[in-house]
Amino acid sequence: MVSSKPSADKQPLHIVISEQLKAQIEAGQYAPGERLPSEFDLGEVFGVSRTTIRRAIANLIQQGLVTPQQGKGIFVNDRHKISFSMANPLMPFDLALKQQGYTSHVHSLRFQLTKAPCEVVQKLQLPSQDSQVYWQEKIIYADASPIALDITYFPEVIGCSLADQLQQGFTYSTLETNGINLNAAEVRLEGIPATYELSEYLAIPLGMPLLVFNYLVYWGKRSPAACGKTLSRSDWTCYTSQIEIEGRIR
Amino acid sequence: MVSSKPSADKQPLHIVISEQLKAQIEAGQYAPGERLPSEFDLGEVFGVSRTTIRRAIANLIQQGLVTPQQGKGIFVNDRHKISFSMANPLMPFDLALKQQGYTSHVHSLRFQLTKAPCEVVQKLQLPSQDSQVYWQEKIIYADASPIALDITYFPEVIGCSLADQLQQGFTYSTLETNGINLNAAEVRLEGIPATYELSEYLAIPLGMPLLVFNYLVYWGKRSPAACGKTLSRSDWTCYTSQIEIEGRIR
DNA sequence: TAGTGGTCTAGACCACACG
DNA sequence: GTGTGGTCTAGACCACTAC
Repeated sequence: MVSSKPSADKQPLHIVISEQLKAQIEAGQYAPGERLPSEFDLGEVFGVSRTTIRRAIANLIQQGLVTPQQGKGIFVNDRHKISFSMANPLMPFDLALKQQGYTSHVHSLRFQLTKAPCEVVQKLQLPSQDSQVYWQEKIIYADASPIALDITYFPEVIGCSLADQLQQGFTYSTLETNGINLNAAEVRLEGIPATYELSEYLAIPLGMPLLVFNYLVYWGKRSPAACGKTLSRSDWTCYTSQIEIEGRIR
Repeated sequence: MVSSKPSADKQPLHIVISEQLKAQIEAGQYAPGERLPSEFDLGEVFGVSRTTIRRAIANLIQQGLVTPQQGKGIFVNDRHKISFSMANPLMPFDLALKQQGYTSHVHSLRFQLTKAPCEVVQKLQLPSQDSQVYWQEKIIYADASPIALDITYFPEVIGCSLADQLQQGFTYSTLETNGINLNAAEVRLEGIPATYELSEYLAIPLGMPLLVFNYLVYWGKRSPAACGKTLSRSDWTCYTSQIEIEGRIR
């Protein structure tokens, strides 16, 4: 039976149960990596049907607290957090990962010449609507976990001359080692829930929060070097910045 | 019956159905604000049980595409996006909202003197572990929608002297108009899924992505003026920044 | 083979909105 | 009252894991 606090009156059962399990997890009653009792057992403990238990578990999954593994059980998640600097937003991803004790590699999903989408035409200051750009999509791994999907568009000259290196390594590092010294950027950070497609790429449940780091980076005398976005698992990543303000805030 | 594409073989029914509905929504077949057919009707259309339809609908809710309203139906969401500048991260929230055509107000949930949590002691450079701080929690509205929960800690002197104004208005504006000119900040942006408690405050489903803007702001000669965090609905908000890099990126 | 989570069904009852 | 979504049940079958 559910231990019914007087205050838990109007809450649905699945919420009462998931909040109770959540409290137990946060109290360390179930340690990270540990297995929860099976759905059947939890059903008996709380005196509800398996469907209701599954609904409660779904709440925990959505909050990023546990991960189910078919045939094995439901496990409490570890906590990671890799921080990327926005004060220097062009800090190479691989360098930031290494500095924080992770091995890293990328898996290229796509690298091809294509007609530039219209917002890319504008951002990269391309001469015509029909201009071609290199379109790259790649998965970024920290240790063995996929933590981000990066989508980048390169001007044709850059993409063509660095094709091999860009497919195998990290974008910023490759550009820098080839004399393309990035010196400015416009960025935007937002959050989105994972679509089904993204959830497959990043091995997370549908709807899990992702951080979207939109970027447009320049080199030399304000020449666009690349634009795109990095969609990263928000349970693994964060962005930091220090700011000094000149004069008064308006 | 589900129209079974040959490629949709191994997908669960609820995914096939939610992806199909998603495509229809994105194609404009169901416009923003429009109502979807009832769960019962959708069940008949796709030839599945109501439970499976509800699972498919849950997928759409988690992706922020629709909102259910008890007794009325399931409605396609509108799209908003309010951007806040990180280049000037201390831009008053209310000013940013007004500039983008929204009316705004705050609802104070809590404003009280309390023993400072230990990370607040450190951030505000308080003299002792037992120091007191003002602890404020408030909801920020854009038009009539709650879009953010702000949690702020103030040093005792600031909180005490500005108690009335801080409870009624926006933090940064109040500080500025009282001669506390903010001139530096350390910030961190991350993303989290809404807990049950947060989902209640912000009127969103459990698990929806929130942007967490952690801040520590200074005034005068590096005196901490406040620290805390703003948890905002990621479907309504984003943060932008322009950056110039001196010298080479390391 | 036994135990686990994943999917799906059929049906019940409740709470809320609207006419 | 009728129709809507919200909750919950009991039970079936499948896929995967481990022994």
